[in-house]
Amino acid sequence: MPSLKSIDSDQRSAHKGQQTKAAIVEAALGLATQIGLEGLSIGALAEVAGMSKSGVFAHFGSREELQLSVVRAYHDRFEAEVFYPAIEAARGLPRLMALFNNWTKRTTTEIDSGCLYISGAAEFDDRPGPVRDALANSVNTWLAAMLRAVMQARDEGHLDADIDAPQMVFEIHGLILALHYEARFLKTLQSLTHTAKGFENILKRYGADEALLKPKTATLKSV
Amino acid sequence: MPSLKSIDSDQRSAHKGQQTKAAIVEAALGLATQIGLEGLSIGALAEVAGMSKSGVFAHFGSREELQLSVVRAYHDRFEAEVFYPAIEAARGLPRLMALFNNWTKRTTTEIDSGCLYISGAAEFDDRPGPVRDALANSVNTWLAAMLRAVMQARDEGHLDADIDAPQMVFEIHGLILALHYEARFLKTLQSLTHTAKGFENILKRYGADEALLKPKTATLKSV
DNA sequence: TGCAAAATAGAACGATCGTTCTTTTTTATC
DNA sequence: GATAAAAAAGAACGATCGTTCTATTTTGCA
Repeated sequence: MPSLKSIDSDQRSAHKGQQTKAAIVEAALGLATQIGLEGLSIGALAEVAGMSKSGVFAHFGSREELQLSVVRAYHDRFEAEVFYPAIEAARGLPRLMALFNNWTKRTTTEIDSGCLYISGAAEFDDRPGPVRDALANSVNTWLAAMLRAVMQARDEGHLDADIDAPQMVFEIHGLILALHYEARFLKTLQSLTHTAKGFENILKRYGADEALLKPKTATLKSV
Repeated sequence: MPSLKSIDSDQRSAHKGQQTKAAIVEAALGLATQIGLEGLSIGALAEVAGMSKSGVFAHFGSREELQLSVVRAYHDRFEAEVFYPAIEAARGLPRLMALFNNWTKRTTTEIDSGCLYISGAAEFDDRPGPVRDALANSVNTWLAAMLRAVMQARDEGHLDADIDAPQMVFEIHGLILALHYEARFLKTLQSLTHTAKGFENILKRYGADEALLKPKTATLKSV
């Protein structure tokens, strides 16, 4: 019973193969965030997807291509969940705060599911190849976006004029990494509070407007 | 030609088995820091150690016991390299700075070799068992030592009296994690500078004595 | 120096891995 | 509805995994 093309769920007017491939990648993403990109096996994935090993394999041609698909999917999801919503916040400090809040929120969610950028970094530390490159590119893209946000906040006069922007991004990145590490691995309960307080400390140190710092919902649109 | 017992290299008056076991653990530590505890295979280890698979295996009885031995060895080394040398620095801010400097120094070295506490955390995130417990215990022990150092620095009047000590440790931990991540995975060159500057920022924010902050070599003994 | 014990080697096991090949089923189009 | 193409399944491969068993070598002590 072929319904109207337009109400296809994910892949508009796609052939069957592309639809199931999308479903497989979805399942693979779930597995990879839990047990890592290296732990992701085609056999286990096939079982989760309710398919045969060779059926899954045929969509990618190699395990590496499967891993790359997962990284790309994670990139897209991260962008959609963290980056784009924050762009609607006003340029400058509000947007920077929105980016950080979304990042924190996502990381908090990932306390259960795991973060591919962190587990992937540990796995592909010194394992050169396309997967490592894809991971590093994604992370660098994101960190560059954060850097831009910081510089814009500075240019808008929301932060001190003489700040070291990369330094600030580095410190913010550290907060997120500590949140993930202590909350997910050590199960430390105060991690989220520490992260929020840490960000507040950083903002103050870099001269954030006290006025703009207060409102909890800084994500209000105001082009 | 059995020499004097006292000059045995590692294991004093040990039987052959214990010596070779120590050598195997040494090799395993090298492998595990590079490719992770999960990537550590007995076959690869045997090849590195110049032994047979079963010969290596017999010393541990299971792969898990091998992993535990590696974690214990890493713990000891970390303690010897980071913790104990810093204890010789004067209680308070000097000791805290020494601890951080040693930690940074070790992490910098590990840009090539990898840090077991970080890769291990990613691997054993949600994989309960003795290996995870051993890792978490070691890390918690170390973070507790840092916390003690912070509180002592506060009590000595080197930091503000009303500081949130766990919060400060969290922020410091974040710096180390960011250093490892950005230097080892992203190959960012300024990471070490960012870490040092970040620590300076934290110290200032928590009210560190400007006087005690200057000297580069704060590790001078002074019971 | 001889001898029991400890240490190491060697071979083989079942399982799982990624991958290839062939066969069957399902899909899309005329 | 027939037909060619696309998708999925099934079986098998060589390799490696952790582990077990037995045989061989090496060690420490009388």
